[in-house]
Amino acid sequence: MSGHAAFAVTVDLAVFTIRDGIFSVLLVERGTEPFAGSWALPGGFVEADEDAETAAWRELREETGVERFEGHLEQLRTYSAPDRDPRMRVVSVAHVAFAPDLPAPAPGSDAANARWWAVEDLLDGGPDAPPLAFDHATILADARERIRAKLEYTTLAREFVAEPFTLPELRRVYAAVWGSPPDLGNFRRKVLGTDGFVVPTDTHGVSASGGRPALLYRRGEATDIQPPMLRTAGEDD
Amino acid sequence: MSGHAAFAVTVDLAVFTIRDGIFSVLLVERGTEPFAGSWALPGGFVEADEDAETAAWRELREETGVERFEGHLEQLRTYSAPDRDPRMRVVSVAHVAFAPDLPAPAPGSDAANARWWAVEDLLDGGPDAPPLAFDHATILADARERIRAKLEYTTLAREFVAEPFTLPELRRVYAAVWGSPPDLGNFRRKVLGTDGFVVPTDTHGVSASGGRPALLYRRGEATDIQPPMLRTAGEDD
DNA sequence: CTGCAGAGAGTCGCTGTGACCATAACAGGC
DNA sequence: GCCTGTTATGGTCACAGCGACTCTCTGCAG
Repeated sequence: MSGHAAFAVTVDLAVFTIRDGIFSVLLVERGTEPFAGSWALPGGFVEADEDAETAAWRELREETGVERFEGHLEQLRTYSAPDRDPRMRVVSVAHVAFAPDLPAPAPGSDAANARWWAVEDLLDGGPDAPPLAFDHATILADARERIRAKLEYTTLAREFVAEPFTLPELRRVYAAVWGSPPDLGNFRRKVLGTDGFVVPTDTHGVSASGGRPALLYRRGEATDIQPPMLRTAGEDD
Repeated sequence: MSGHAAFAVTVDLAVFTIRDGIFSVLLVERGTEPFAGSWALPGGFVEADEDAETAAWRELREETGVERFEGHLEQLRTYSAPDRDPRMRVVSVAHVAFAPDLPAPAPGSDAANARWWAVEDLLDGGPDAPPLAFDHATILADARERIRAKLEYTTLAREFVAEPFTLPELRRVYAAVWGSPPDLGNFRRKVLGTDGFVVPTDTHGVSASGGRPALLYRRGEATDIQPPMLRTAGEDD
């Protein structure tokens, strides 16, 4: 151990929500070089007295403008290729966050603009999808896979819906993230059969388009689904 | 983006192997402050021109003395508490590595000594188990849980045995990592029923203690086990 | 009151598993 | 050689969970 290199450490955030049934991620249009004008995941430098997760929560508040963020945030992985930022040696600790139906974001300090994008368009090459700055396309792909997998064996899907919610609403979360909805009956059986996934209320929602009103539920205490709920090939809705 | 803090970035390694049926991890006795004299996970600073994974491979070679490391290495997660190193602001990208029955290690440059320790003793408070430096007990606990989980749904257990290997040898990997062996017959059915987990050879091993010699296998191409092989409560062997 | 749409409840067959038991193939002692 | 202990291998059987359905219930629109 002689000398050692100095690094800048950043956090990058893949903030997901579901807007009108579409699995969406928050991007900011960069106002500064490098990659000025192109779109990127929100993020920023970790400050001297905070750890990565604290920095991620701070950036999340700053970029989304949401004071009390009622959702979930967890570390994804760290990206450290030497040339990933042309300015200097930057190591980024990527995080994944999600919450129910977040509002349109307020542009942050170094972001010229900010908006929600359909994840599928960005990753699977939608027509208007812009290329992402840095290695953010890789980060986004990893983040999507993390979430898809975690829906299988955890109760995390609950964090995408606001309380109280109906089972069909919860099913639409799975449909949006996985790309196709799980079977209606089997989904109900699995969710209701998993102790502590959801707890029923005694009130019903309202029928949006002329069907039977669904019962409302709240989040339960359980954190995993055992055995997991597997994604299947699945037909369209 | 005004000024930003400068960090040192390190990698820490939880290197696992199975020695005489015991799930073991490599620790080094620190020769320098801080924590001089106490035991820690091997690791070191990431250099200016390498990414974290490259640094991890380099440290692995340096610390174990193994030139061609025939095993697996993957990123675990990043630890970034501001006070985790009293000297300065250090962010550590922890990695997990494992390989079949590694030799006794050669002490590295800044390590006074190095040896294998039983993971269970270190984490569940064995009599001679030393406390670990920095936040390495947390890292080790996270690493063990990662490996325990990955044995369930991936074919990673193969990386703990040298080719060719027998099914009982492979089963002892699960026994060592999980703490109790999976049921003998069901284990065989699951492993042999998972296409590409192992491929049989036409030769048999030798009977160590007077039983029927087991058939030898090599690693197959499959990477996941679907559906997963679940850890059960399990009795002793 | 009739038709439609969506929620809710149940059925049937199949797959995979947990918990076993039986047999084959070796080593070593007599 | 023969017997015995030991370990690998190959089965069996009952049960839980799941995929793929069908049927019924409750709202709304005309």
